[in-house]
Amino acid sequence: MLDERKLAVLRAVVEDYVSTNEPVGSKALAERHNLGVSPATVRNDMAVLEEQGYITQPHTSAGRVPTDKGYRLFVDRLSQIKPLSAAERRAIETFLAGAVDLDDVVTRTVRLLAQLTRQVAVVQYPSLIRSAVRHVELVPLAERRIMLVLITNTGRVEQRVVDLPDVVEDDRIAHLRAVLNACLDGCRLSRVPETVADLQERLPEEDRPVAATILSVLLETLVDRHDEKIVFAGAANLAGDFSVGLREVLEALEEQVVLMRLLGEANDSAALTVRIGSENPYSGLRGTSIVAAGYGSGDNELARLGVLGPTRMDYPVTMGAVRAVARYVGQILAGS
Amino acid sequence: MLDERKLAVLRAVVEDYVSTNEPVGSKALAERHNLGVSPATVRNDMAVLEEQGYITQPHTSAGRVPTDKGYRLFVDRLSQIKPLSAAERRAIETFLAGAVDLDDVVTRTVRLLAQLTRQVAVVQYPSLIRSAVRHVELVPLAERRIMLVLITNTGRVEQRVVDLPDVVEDDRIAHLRAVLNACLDGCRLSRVPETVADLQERLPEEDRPVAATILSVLLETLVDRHDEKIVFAGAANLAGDFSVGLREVLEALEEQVVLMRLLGEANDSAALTVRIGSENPYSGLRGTSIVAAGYGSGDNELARLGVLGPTRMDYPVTMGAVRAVARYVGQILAGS
DNA sequence: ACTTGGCACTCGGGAACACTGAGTGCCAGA
DNA sequence: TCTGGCACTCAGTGTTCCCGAGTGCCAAGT
Repeated sequence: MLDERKLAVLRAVVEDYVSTNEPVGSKALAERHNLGVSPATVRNDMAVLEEQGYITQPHTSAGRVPTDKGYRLFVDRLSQIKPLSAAERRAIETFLAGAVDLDDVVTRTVRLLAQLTRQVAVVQYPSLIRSAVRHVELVPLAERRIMLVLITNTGRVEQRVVDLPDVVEDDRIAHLRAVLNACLDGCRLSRVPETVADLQERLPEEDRPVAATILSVLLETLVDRHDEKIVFAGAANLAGDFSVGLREVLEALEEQVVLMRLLGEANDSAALTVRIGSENPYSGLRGTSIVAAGYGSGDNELARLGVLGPTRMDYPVTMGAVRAVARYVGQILAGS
Repeated sequence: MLDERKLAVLRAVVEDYVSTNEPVGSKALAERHNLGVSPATVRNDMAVLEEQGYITQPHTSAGRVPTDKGYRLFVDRLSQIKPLSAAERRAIETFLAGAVDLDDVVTRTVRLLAQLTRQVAVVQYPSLIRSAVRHVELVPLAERRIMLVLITNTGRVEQRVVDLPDVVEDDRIAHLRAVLNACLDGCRLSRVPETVADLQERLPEEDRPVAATILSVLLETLVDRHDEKIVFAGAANLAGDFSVGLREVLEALEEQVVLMRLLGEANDSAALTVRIGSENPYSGLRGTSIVAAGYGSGDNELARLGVLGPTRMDYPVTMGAVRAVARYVGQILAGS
């Protein structure tokens, strides 16, 4: 149905359009990519490609522009992910290695990605639910008030102030802390609810009300944060590009929920996901594409990151950058 | 030099221009604001105001537009801060009261402010340096690695991983923690360096190397974070307004350092600060104004927050919103 | 001395218009 | 199946023209 040359034409159209941002005509195309055929032939091929919905013309007597379907084919079959240069890799590595805590890792990552791709970068904080408890801390603040601090093996720290039903002496708190840690240390967060239920029963009668309060806050913390935190950077890269509805995109970026879905709803693997234009779930983003990947330490995916840009983006380069950054972040998180 | 009526004309020009976004002419002005004089008179006054630099015309045969100097006079002498409605106040209060931790307070605040003013809101995290230590926690992670967690009375939590020079048993860590807390609890962060120096000398010989490592990280944490974290929201409100250089503004917003200076370099009081157009220190923001205020729990200012919008903004309303939000955030922080 | 109506002047912006040129579709010939 | 040739289309640009909002200035009125 689409012979080799027609695919080459499509590839050429995409590449030229991406680099010039102008509809590409048969003549220019035949010249720049030495296809070995005349413009007239290219025109015929283009007519076919248009009929099949891979390209379109903004108006009669203009060049052709790829459609979402055209980009899709390009990404799936006509292009190869372009690896970063050695220099870029080194720069990434040293930049990320300088991070002092989780917040810093995420902030640096999102900026890095934005700068690297010259687009909007989006990074989700590592999910709590897939990580494990490293430590639980109870800090007395006042007679009937303590602070609960939860530290995970991904370096994340959650804190909550807890108002207690009774006055509790410090050493009972200390004891409770010891018990909690004995039970929960190393426990996968997804398993915490069961473990906690067990624990509850094994406590002495007198400690139960206090423990119940604390534990309910602990559980709440886990559930609450199921809607994960997401940050973005590089919005300035959108300015000056009128092919996207700027206002709508900015609005979407500030909606955690939308962003969440964009990155891919807990996708199967850590593989690269590309959503092109109308393929993505939010109508305000009809003119934009998202390239995302999962990242994690070791084999389990912790969260996702990606970039968002006009559908007319350089997919091979962008995909290369996203993949590379995802890998490095994974390494950094594993090492800390 | 400027009689009463000329001031009234200036006020009218500002108000009309803000609400219509179009240069305002003498006729329309004389009609809408019942000044009791004819357009011709208004013209004369306008000519004077223009000569003095308070207003200007984009081109001959167009109406007048306020200059930065004109807005300045308007803000200083011709307008009153407009308080929020009771309904708005209540909405703010309940919205902010729902926050669960410091992060949440800040996030909610910045969104609230953006929505309230329909502009870009900017909020600085409460400064570490003016708060006090509530608790220091040392959590063993591995044989030669611990996590240092610092909790302040403003609810902020800082954490750092520390690599130790020696293997240290858990109970020596526990002891160190106890000593640290005894010394530092309630200590103003600005005093921590001295206190730590003292402490160092009173420790048993054997603990010194380990303690030194930990304490140096602790100090570093305080210093490092002297460049404070700042977040913004509502960038979408900028879209569609071409009077500001969108790209430049977005770039400025992503530069912590620039934002920092915009909010006012540790200004004297918690009073409202207004920076109009070219008054502000960054050339990319020539078309924008910043309304900022300090906020804090009790009497000491912890940090600043504000909004950024086109110079052509509704100053009375914006100032009212910023002032109100600053107050409420202060209250919330004091209460938690 | 200030205010007012009148009047000539300026100039941005919109409508009408023609022109140019890139790009197309189609056809006949190789 | 490819190619050159040719007529056609139409977005974008430049030109011209005109309208009207708004101004500045002046002379007359209070």
